Amino acid sequence: MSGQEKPGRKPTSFDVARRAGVSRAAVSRTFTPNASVSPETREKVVKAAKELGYRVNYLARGLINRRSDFVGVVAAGMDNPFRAMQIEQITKKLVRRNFRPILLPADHGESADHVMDQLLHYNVSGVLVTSDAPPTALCAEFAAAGVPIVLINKADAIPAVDRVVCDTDTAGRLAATTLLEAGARHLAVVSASAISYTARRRQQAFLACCHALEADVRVIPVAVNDYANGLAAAERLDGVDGVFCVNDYMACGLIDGLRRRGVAVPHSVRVIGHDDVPQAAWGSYELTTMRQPCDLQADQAIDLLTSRMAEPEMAERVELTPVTLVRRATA
Amino acid sequence: MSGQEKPGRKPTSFDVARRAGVSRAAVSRTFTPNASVSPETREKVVKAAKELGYRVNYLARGLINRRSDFVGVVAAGMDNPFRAMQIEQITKKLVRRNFRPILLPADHGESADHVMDQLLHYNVSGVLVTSDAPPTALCAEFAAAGVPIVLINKADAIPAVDRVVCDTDTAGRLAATTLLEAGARHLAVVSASAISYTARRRQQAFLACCHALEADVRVIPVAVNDYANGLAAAERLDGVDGVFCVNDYMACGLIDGLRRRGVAVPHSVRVIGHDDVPQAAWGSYELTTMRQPCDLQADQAIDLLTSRMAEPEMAERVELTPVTLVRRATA
DNA sequence: TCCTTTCTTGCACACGTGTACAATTTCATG
DNA sequence: CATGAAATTGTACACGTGTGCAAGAAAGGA
Repeated sequence: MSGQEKPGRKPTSFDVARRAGVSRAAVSRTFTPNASVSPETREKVVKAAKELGYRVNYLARGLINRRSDFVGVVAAGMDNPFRAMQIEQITKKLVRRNFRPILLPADHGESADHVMDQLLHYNVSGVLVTSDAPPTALCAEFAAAGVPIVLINKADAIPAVDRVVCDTDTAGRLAATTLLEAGARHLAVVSASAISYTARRRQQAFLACCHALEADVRVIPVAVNDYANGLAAAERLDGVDGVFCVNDYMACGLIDGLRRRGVAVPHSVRVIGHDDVPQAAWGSYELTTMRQPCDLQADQAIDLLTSRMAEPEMAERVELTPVTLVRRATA
Repeated sequence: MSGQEKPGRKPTSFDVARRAGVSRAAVSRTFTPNASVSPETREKVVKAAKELGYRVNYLARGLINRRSDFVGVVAAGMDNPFRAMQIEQITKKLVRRNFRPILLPADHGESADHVMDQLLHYNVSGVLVTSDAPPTALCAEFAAAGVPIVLINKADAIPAVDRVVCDTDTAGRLAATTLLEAGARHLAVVSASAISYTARRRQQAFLACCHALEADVRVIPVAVNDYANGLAAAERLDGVDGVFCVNDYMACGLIDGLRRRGVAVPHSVRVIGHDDVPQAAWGSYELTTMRQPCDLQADQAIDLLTSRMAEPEMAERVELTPVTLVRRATA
């Protein structure tokens, strides 16, 4: 219409300023929180901006602020339904707080390095890591570069790196006592403790509790905490009548494996899982499990992130996510 | 060490140039594909960059190129395992092609507008939409702004908006014939056809095939295609001995509902689903279903995206994703 | 009316990069 | 050696924005 602005280009603050009859600074201030603009000016600017379809270029804003609205979300193992829930909660809450989540799937340990490295090119506001194998060196590099970083359910204690960890002690203890209460006398824990921090910790707490109560218990190690390994583990449970699977995903496999062998659950073998994924409540499983509230956990993680953005020099913190027992049919 | 660069700041191409004893343009060219730099210069620059821990600022690059590496991924209903698979595949493949996926969960129709609108601030390279309710007006606005946009399994035909759609005709036909072959004579389709395009199309194809074969068939409408509605739908199947659920997520609920009522599957009622989610292969379900290859689908979508980035003025295209029958125990 | 205080506004610089253009160097060829 | 072509390099501008600073306007008090 006006023909002033260059044709195939998106309108800039210059275009809006000219149309509104004000300076470009006034436009910038209109769209910057806590900036000083008179109501009349603001109104003129907003009107012109709407007419032109103007949007602030956040790339340019991020350039000058030396900080973008992006938050890296490093995740792996999305076949596990719990991970899917986690990612949904995290991204929803980030968006609600006006961050933009960059989702980085990092399944193969090698690629995790490469992929996380990319984040350093974007001046991200922070990073959330739920991957099982966060490269410690790289995490430290982020922290050193002043990028807030929060690990969820991970082990490594790194200076200036905050963590959110689910209450593994309570989980292990509740699992043991619940199985015993249900009448089990020969317990087992199925766990890939070599690769997963929380699996290792839950296993340790479970064993400690069993020993304290002088209960018979053994460890069934698996390679990965997934359905297939749970299914296979059912073949190795002779003489066991109570099983703690370190996550529900694997517990579903275990139950299916037991049923295939004709073993009655919970009559012959009691099973307890962890996470309370949707499938745990499904009619075919009715799995007794430990609810890990991943919506609360997401809030905790983002709170840690934002508080460190405000005070980068803080000492690192560890936040504990509470677990609660969900009684269903399998124990 | 050198003390030249400002302290607490990340090194810039200036710092690298000074240290390498070259111009800043040489640094830029070193990190720009297809730019002309001599091997010696490149080596000096790379060395200096490594020593300083320099990373190209992609925000600045995106500013001058008028295009960022970001691709918006709008998704909803991540409780459905198929959606989780989809998102995993899409983000993995995007990252592999050097894009950065911005994941935007858009469950409530109202928020989808707001959330997608945000993308226009980032000069994204493109947008992938798997949400059930993509705001048509907004999609058109993206296309008008020259942002490539691809809808996955969505209805609306919009100028310059490409689409990937799973082969609903084959799916519906295969579902009907497979149920009939398995001995079913009184068919039903369970579907929330009001809110989901693919559900509606699959239902139509299923009904058309049934009518062509003069088979008895009825429609069981539900509000949402999820587990809970599948579970409830099992109460409304009197006289039915063959059911097509428009997705596996709901089929799992339906089977659990039938079992709860003591109905034998597949002896009394045959069930067929769609998507081939991991749970369909689980021992408790053994669900016969239609595999929707979401890895291939992701490739198709990204191919459409990149080809339109190269040629923005193309007429809109529709790519068909093939489905294949996976025979298991329920039909 | 005059002075002081508070608000608002515009100018100009900075953020970190890509690239057109011209200047320079390299190199093969006659 | 002369010459033209090709490759490399540096200068300078552009991308679109936030904000310090000083100047001006408005408001309030004596």
